Amino acid sequence: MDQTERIIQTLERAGYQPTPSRRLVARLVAATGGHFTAADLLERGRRERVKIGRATIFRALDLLTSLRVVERLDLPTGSHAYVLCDPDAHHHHLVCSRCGRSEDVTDGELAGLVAEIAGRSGYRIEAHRLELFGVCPACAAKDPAARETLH
Amino acid sequence: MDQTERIIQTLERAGYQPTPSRRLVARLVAATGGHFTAADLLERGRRERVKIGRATIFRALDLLTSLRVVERLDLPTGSHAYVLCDPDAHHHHLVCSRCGRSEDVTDGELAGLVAEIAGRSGYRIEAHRLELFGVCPACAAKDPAARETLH
DNA sequence: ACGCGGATGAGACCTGGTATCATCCGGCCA
DNA sequence: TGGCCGGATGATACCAGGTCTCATCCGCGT
Repeated sequence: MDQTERIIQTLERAGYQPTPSRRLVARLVAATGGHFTAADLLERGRRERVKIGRATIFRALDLLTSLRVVERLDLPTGSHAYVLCDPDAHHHHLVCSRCGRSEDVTDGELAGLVAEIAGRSGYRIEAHRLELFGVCPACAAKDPAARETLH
Repeated sequence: MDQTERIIQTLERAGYQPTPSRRLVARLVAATGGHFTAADLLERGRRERVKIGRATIFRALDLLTSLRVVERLDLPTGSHAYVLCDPDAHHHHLVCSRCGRSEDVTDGELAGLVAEIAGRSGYRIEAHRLELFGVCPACAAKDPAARETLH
């Protein structure tokens, strides 16, 4: 199934109208391999000569974020980006710092580790976020130098 | 040893002058229990009737960040904050979402998990960040309602 | 006394995001 | 068929965090 359609179906199932703007955003989001910013979407939309407002993009992204279809990422540079991801499973993100591609990684044993930290610290932990940054196999192959750089 | 002095010594050891502005920032940073923003520092500085520019605060924070005396945190709200922390050990942050207090947590078994993810994904992982949010024991004691909130 | 480089503060600027507001559109009811 | 209503939209103003520029300042070595 097409990613775009999947996004739109998620919207509809949640009771939101699949308006043209939202369809456009869904399409733009689905068309990106990695992470993107609201400004990216705006620019690409404009390039296709489609009229869409900045606010509408942010509104659509908010909606998709609340449905967990996209998530907001904090890049090591301190700036924000969005990524398309799987709404159904708790997961974290592995982001290629060269090409921006992002993959979901399942939580795995992290849950146990979080529980242990909770026990040790006395905190009741409500949320955790793990973000991983590195070089994806494709980029490592293309750029041998990247393969050698040790953190 | 006083935290303020420790920060200043770290600056000096790295070859930076302990100027009055930097001393002020060190003092303000050391005086906060939890996380803070540049604007917080500015306001507190101004309240003490000390003349300090916004840019200078950011410059000092950049410096301290590069020395790992403070780190930048991405709160779940999407906004940024800084925390004072231990420059000597790789660690992550556990932040109380009620009072903002923050504690360093050592990496523990996370390194193993990261290595496993690297193996599975084929990525060469350069950096990772784990952030934990919850309610600290003190806040949980003060506010029984918080104790019950699940996840 | 002089000159120099680093540090400073003011303020312009940029960027990501939000709030406001008038307009628009589609569905529904008469 | 016309009219209303609520949600969605786009323009725009606004805000916060952060950066850049630039003139000034200060401490230091000569």
